[in-house]
Amino acid sequence: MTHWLSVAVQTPAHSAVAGPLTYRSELPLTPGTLVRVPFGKREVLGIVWALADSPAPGWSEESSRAVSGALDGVAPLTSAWRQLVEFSAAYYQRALGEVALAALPPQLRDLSAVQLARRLKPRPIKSGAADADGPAKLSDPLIATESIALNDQQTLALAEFESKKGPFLLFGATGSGKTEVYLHAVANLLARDARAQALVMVPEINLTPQLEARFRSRFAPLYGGGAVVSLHSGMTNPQRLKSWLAAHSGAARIVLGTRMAVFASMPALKLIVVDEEHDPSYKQQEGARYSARDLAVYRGRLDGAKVLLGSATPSLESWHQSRPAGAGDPGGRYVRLVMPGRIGEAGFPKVRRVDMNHQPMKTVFSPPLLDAIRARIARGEQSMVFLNRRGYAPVLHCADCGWKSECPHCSAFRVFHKIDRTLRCHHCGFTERVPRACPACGNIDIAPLGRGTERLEEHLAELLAGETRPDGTPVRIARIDADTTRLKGALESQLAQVHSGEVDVLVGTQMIAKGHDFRRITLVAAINPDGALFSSDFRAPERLFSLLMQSAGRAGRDAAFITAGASGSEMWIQTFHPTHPLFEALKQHDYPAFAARDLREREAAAMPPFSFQALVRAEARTQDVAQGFLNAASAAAQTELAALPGFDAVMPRITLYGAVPMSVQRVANVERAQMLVESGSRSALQRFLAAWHEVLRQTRSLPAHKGLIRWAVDVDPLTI
DNA sequence: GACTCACTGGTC
DNA sequence: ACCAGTGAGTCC
Repeated sequence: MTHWLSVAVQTPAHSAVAGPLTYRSELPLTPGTLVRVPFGKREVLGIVWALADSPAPGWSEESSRAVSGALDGVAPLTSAWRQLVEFSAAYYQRALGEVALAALPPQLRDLSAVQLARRLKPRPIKSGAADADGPAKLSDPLIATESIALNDQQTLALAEFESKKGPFLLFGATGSGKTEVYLHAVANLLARDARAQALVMVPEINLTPQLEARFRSRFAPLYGGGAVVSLHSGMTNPQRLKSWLAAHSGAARIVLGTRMAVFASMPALKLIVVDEEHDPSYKQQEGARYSARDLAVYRGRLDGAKVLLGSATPSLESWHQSRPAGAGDPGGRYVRLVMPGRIGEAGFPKVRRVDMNHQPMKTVFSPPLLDAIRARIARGEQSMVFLNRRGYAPVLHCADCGWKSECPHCSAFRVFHKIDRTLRCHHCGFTERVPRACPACGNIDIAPLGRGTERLEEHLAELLAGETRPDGTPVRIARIDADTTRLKGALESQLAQVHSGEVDVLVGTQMIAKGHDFRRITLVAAINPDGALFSSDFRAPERLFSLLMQSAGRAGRDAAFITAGASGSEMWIQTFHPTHPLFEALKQHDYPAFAARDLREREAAAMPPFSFQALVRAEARTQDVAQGFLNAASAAAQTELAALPGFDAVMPRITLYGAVPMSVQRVANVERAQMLVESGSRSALQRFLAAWHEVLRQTRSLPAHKGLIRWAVDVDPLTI
């Protein structure tokens, strides 16, 4: 008997085949089944999305093509998983098939049914080799099976978590023991329900190894080594497939991963933890631009899983959403759990502001900060200095003719990297040797302008030359940024050097402020954080506050390393605006004060979370074509959509701004423009975007916009 | 989005 | 003759 199946395959939303395609099948395959189908001249992976009654409109029984085969051995994806994908595709304005196929491990796309069957077979264990997946031995001294007893605030937070439905926002200071609460929540769930699975997400790949170690040591002894798996883009394709299959089959009880893990197939999902929920890394920045944190909350509802977001500096969206009810305000949808205190005796570091208005012109390290660093070197303590700019200098400049090291392909300067004497474009990757003389006028006196971490390290080495450690050996300075950690394993080995005390002063970008626990550091300094105070990006202060709080949290986590007679750990801020409220709030370690003030400003300016935004971006060879397309699509929206049923209520709630060049308007010789769409109503914005999609497609096909390379929508953008 | 194919201009 | 690069068209 012939059956008709609606199958999702990887096709983009702006093509003619945006939705699922209809295929013939001799077997009645259930929705969610993975299949291989002929697609043009290729055979591709597809997912049976629904049963259909007949061929697609305009297609006959003969012209339709038949499913090549099903990937039996892999259970069909659940209805909840398909609903999550469907929602994501609709909400973020992408094709269903694109989101669905991108959510699967890449290797699943390449393998034939036979190859997959081979992968699914349990492989023989090599004799002599350790069985990495078997239950760990309880006698293993490295494995601590006992869970750590919770303190009062952790116990209270966990009790409220267990007794309510959520979603929850766990607001806990750095060092308040959030991870231990996650571990207990997972342990309770797994003990209570023999099938239940938990998903734990972290923002960055760098943070997965230590998290995995912690979860593995706690849960492998109880549930076996295979019970904990990771999912992130740093894994090889075979590793990813293996983890994915373990999660999909239910064998893995705990999945740890980055944002992509939000789409992991977990048939018995009962708990989702999103650690550092404020982190911008949760927002995908290409393809389907989803927010894994927001999808986690939605997925919790679909799967009947509890959702626990955690942060010391929550996103203002989540903070606002967890506000308690007040006069005339029903309150937010999230339950706020608060853990204000820090574990241990160390306490919070003292925040010290240096008024740079009172320092000599062009001071990089103010004398009081230098003295404080010197004192720590003398005591054998570590300091950490960070600057949000890598390389030696952001620009090379000719004082004679005014030439600057512009990238020939982008509207940006190439950064001077002294170590290999190159000029590198951080946008397109274009790299050249540093010219001996000015390429424009031949002047040999070309000089670096501004400074990055590389130059900061060099400068600091000069300033601290001659300083000695307590044992009389010279001071040691190290740098950690994307340039020094390019090689695999480099970050780990550099962190290990810091941990073992081989480094006295650590220089780096914000990557050193995230997550890594430097127990011996008693001084953290932000060299030049002012840029974010008056940025055109309304989220810049939020990011700065979070970064500074996290950095402060790096200092003095272990009181044992604060030597006798020392003043305790300190966070130093060099600023021209020492009385800025952001720094006042930081000094008091008062996130709620910062959040209240920033939320008031956002509300007054009708910005998120009090309004909802989307961006349409367009790329073309010329700025005119890119902007022309956007403005034409905007005009068409006003005329065409207003006539749609129900849109008389939608259109007045939508604000369409004019097309503008993006902040870096040209990258790799492609001009980029964008247009902002805003609404006070999320559903109005959603309805508008869904309908506008077709208008954008039609506008694109007009001869006037022939030069357009591509366009895409970014819903809930992080930067505009 | 991934792929094919036709066409381009450059080089040996 | 042989390519890399590119733009247009196709995909139930």
